[in-house]
Amino acid sequence: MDNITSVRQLYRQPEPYLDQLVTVSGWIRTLRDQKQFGFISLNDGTFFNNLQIVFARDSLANFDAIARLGTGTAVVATGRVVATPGARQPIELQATSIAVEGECPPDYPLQPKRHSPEFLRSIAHLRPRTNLLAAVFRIRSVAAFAIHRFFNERHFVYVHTPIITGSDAEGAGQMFTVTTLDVDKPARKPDGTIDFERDFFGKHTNLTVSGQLNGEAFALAFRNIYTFGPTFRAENSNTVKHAAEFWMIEPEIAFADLGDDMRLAEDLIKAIIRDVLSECPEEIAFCSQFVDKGLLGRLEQVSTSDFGTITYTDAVAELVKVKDRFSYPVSWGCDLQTEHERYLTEQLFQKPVFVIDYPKEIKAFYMKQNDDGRTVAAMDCLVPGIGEIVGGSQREEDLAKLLQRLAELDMREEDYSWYLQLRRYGSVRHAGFGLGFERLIMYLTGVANIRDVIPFPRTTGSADF
RNA sequence: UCCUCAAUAGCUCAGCUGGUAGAGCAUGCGGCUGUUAACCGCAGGGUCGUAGGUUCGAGUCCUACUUGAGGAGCCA
Repeated sequence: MDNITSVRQLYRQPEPYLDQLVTVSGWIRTLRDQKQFGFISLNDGTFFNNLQIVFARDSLANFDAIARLGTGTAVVATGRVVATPGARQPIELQATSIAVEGECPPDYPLQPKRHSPEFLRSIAHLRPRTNLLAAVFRIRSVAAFAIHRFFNERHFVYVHTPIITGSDAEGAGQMFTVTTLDVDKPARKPDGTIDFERDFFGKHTNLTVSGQLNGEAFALAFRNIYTFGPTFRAENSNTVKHAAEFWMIEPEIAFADLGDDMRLAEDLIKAIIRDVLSECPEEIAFCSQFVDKGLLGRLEQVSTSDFGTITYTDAVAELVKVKDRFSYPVSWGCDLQTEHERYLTEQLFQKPVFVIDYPKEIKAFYMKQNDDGRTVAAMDCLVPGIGEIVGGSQREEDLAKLLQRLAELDMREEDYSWYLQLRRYGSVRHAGFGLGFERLIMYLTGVANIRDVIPFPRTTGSADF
């Protein structure tokens, strides 16, 4: 492979290659032939744009064989790199030899035309060869690396929290059971219930719905940590922004309050956007042209402007002013509906906005109780087009208050014994949030359906490929 | 889980108040000295999602089911 030149190199730094012989390898996206010459648009996987290969009858022995090739064929081509100023592409390769490495028969499903996202989902193994999915998945990769770089530069410790969890009381929706019991004839107790003591782990276990509680343990040792891994929800939800398997980023910071948490979330999102804009200009340009016309302008604006902040109480007051435009009523104490969130971020602020200090009744038990006795130090970051992209809070570090909250919610203390110990031994104020990685990718690309930003999506009733 | 809509050629779709199917692209063949989702000509390709029902006759109307999509709830 040493003698293969990548299309990325040719586009990014063409000068050393001009008028030189190089060899490239890739897949034919389109082939157009005429009597004496033809053109191949070659994608080699390293770069979004295709390399145009020109081949002529008088300089290519196998001209007729090459001219018959179809979309999808894998070829290795050698030729001279030529600058083509004024043409639609800056350079092209004038081939001296083209060899077929892998044939592609005429029933190849991908055509040089626009396919529906539904059809492409049915051929998830081939769809990364399309412009849209190629853009989405390179952006996904670059964004993931940007996240690691952001935290690494700030000396956060990257923690691998468990995928299989023994606590079935995290309270974030339906969970998938993990078991080696015979599902036809599971071991049962005398009372007829399933005997999980005879299961692999000696207890009932699930796939994780959040790494947060484990993350808190590490934050109280390393101060600043983050997790970045898969998460599973068995909710039977069928929407454009829910999947059964998705990835989540969960930082946790110690000696920090809600304001520190919000600044971290804002800095993180801006850093990701900056990295993607600078490393994936071709992909963003494509998405901005074919997926969402306003994408590029919005990303540039968000990466340079400050996010808004509004308390839940003030937000409800604003929503009540325009309540006639909503189909769900608004009042203090209710959870904000999607339409409410979108009004706040798209109409009122017209940029990302943090909504903070929610009523404690609609938020999780571990959130820091504010002095007013009725709200908690929680924050949701809402972005135009998507809605909630980040949800976080300062955590309750006071053992007595946490115990009291568990009792109010009728939760069992013994299920949280190790978590409660974190408050007994050197407890400090701390905070964190969860960032849904797929929703971030949707925001970065303008793609409307979560199934099109996950390579092989798992959703209700669908786990193909 | 609830509500709504859809299913016709490999893909994207048209097919009116019921009278047994069309286009573009793709594919195959031919043409074209610079194309770029190329263009021009010809050709092949469909038991209209499945199962029932109404009718002389169903792609079209009715029922059920399957699959997909959109919205809601839940959330990331």
